[in-house]
This record gives sequence, structure tokens and C-alpha cells, in this order.
Amino acid sequence: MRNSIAVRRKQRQLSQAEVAVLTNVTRQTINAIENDKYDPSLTLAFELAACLGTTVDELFDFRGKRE
Amino acid sequence: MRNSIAVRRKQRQLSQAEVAVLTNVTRQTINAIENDKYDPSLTLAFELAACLGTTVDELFDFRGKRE
DNA sequence: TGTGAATGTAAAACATGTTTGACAAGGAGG
DNA sequence: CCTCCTTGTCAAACATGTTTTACATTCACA
Repeated sequence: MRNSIAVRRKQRQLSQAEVAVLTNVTRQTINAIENDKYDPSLTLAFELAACLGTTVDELFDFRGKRE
Repeated sequence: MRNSIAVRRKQRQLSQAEVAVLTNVTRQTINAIENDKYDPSLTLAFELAACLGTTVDELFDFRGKRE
């Protein structure tokens, strides 16, 4: 699922590694999610939203997603 | 993570089985999530919110959750 | 009574998310 | 040039979410 993590992260001048620490996951996890390798867990989604000063609904772009 | 799925589901007079069909998962999955056995995936969280006419942020009760 | 609808639960298999450790490449600045 | 920081990536192990099959309980109601 697409998201605006990279954009918002850069606006706040944070590295992937810093966001990782703030959200209690590894840098690889943040990198994978920014590059759409997989979706975060619901908990991580909430932590990311909090960390980037937004909401889950705004941070992630859910499109009915019929594949 | 706590949520208001059961309440909102009943307001709409839907059974767990009906919500399951609407969100493309099994009845057991809906039951487990309502009873806090585990958290849904981010995708399922969005589908549940859509199905129940609300948002992910309103449907789930995220509390910084330090355990 | 008894039948069907709704819910709770459980184990095994399977799918997806996360960590660990490691390596490569680009840019900024000494 | 050298070094550090940042980002991308990969494979194996591990953790969590989901399905399948199956059974038990309760409630409403014929």
C-alpha cells in the first residue's frame, strides 16, 4: 500500500534510521515500507503516524485494493 | 489493540460472518480481532473501517502501547 | 423439543511482517 | 583521497496474522 512516509520524514529532516528508533523497529523495516515491499503492522502504522505528526488514514493510501 | 468493531457492527445489524464476507476474511478472523486475540493487518483494518463507515484512527484505540 | 443462526474456541498449516548481519553504492565534506 | 552518513538490498531465522476444519454453547423460535 502506498504511503507518504518518505516525504513527511524528509520534511522533518529525519533519516530512516532515526524514524526506526522512534518507532521501535529496524532501519530495514522502514526502508522496506517506504519502498512498498510490504505493509507495516497496524501497530507500526500507528507509531509511524504519531512519529510523523499525522494519522494512519492520512499517511497511508488505501484504495479498495482489488488485485 | 482495542477496537469498536463489535459495537459498530451491531449498530449496523451485521453478524461476524457478514462482516467477514464484506472484508474478504473468515469469520474466525473477525471473531479473533473483536476479542483482541491479535491485531488485523493494515489492509484489513482499512477494509473494516470502510465496511463500518468509519476511519482506522477512530475504529482502533492506539495507546502508545509500551508493554 | 429441536432446528437454525450466531458466537467462542482450538490446532495445524500457511502467508506475511520483522530482525539480524552483512555488503554495496552515492553524496558531502575533511 | 578518505571517511562518514544515508540509502538499497539480500538471505535466513523468527514472530505474527489468516485459513481450514471442526466442535461446543447459547439464544430465538417453530
